[in-house]
Amino acid sequence: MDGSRDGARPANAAPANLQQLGLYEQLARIGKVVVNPKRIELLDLLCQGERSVDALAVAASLKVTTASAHLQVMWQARLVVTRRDGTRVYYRAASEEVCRFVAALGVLARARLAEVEQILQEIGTGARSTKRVSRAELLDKVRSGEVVVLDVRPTEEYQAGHIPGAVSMPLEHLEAHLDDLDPDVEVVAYCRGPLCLLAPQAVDVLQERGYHARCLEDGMPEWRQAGLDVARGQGGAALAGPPGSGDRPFEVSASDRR
Amino acid sequence: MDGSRDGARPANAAPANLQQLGLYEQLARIGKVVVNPKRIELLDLLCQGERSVDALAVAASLKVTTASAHLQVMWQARLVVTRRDGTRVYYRAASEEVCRFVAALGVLARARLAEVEQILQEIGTGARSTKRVSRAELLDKVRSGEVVVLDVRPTEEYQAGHIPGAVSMPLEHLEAHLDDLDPDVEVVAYCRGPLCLLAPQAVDVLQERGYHARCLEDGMPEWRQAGLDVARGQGGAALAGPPGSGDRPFEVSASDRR
DNA sequence: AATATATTCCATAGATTTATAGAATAGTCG
DNA sequence: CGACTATTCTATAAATCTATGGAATATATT
Repeated sequence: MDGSRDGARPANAAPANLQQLGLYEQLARIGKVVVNPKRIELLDLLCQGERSVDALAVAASLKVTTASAHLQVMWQARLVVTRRDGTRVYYRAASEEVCRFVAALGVLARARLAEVEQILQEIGTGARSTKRVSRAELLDKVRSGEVVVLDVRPTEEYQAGHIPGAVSMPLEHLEAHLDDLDPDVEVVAYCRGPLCLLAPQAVDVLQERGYHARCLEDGMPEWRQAGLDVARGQGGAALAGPPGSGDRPFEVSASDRR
Repeated sequence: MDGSRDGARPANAAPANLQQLGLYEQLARIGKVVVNPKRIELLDLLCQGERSVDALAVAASLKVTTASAHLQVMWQARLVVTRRDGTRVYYRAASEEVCRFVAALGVLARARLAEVEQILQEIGTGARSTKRVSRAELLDKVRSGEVVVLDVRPTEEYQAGHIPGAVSMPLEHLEAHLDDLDPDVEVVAYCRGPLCLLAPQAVDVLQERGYHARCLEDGMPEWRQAGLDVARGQGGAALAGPPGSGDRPFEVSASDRR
């Protein structure tokens, strides 16, 4: 169940002479993607894993046709790649560099725009005072079973790729499942990355209830970029089984339209 | 001769409620800068060092008023910072992150857009086959005086910051000054960075004439980001004197409009 | 084949952006 | 002060972008 391929998909109006553009015009083809907030949001989502068009539309509160249009723009800039499975089309970031670029945008915005820092501080202040757990530290603790790792992103993103051993616990379900957590075991939560507030918010909730909870440094994309193992699938909120198989986060490829 | 400051400069129509934008709208404020090829070009120039408005206009072949307008956009995104000296205003990149972002854009474009790689290959093929010199290697050789280092960027950029000991030799003057070069000494040329073709072209010229010439890995911005010494000023194409004083490549600051 | 679903294509009204000319500002130099 | 220079501001026409409804495609299902 997987007609994996990509490239030659939409048949939009490809600006005729793409090859004859100057260097900076080429760079602007990519810049065009990040001029629109919704496109950045979509790209950010895609850095968490692949998603179908309407899943993306829902996640970003867009009409499907609008989402599709945005995805076309991203496709023309070669930042995303698609895979068809039955009647739906799954998009994903085309390569590591895409996520690194989005991350660089985030870092820059955070460094230069006071407003961004402010937005990030408005929520999750409690967790901010707790030092974050490094990836290496987490790996150690997971091996010796000293911690419970919570993936507080939406289920879809957990399934698209998570830290081996992590439990899927979307933020909105956290309070309902508090009973399942042993108050004596340390909890480490993670989410999408430095600009995402899910994990800090989760840690806030947990700390208030007296749990020993901390956030992981960064999030899933950074974990992946660090070359660490990623597990896939496995639905619910039960303790995840043994580490799933490794995966192929990205595939490099390019081809032209039909 | 230097009323150094910045911030509160232009008094454009600041979109009223900047603070009330969502996170992704904030990121898009920065994205807006890189949607326009000329703005990317300007930003790239500014990563080489500060320049006055009309110098920038000339370098990017823009009318002054257009250049100024673009600079305003960049200023509103807080990516540039200004300094007034007499009647002219000097712009520069606001911080390291800005240059890193531009670099990330370049890396991404190169990785994903076949057209970019093609543009880069069209010129400077000869030099491509010669392995580049690492920064560490260059430092060693400079200390023991085994090499001549050529800065082949425009004079203005050399003056705004160059590798200590490097000679200013803008590409267009290279052929005329070949006599000044000792054919027995190795030559290392550098320019703006991985997307710049000045150094590869220079190396081509030199290799054709039988010189032992190579390119430095990356360019000036990367040198600076590596935390290495940067020299300033010193005009002509003579061998540069002893390393100039260190400098303050960027200053972090922000403030509001008048 | 007929129906249903997911996605893309097409057309379009409204908003935004771009380049640029001309006027206004700010600082310098006699 | 008055002439001059560098830059920014204002207004505007042309081009581009955005969201969206409705039609067209592609695939699966009955």
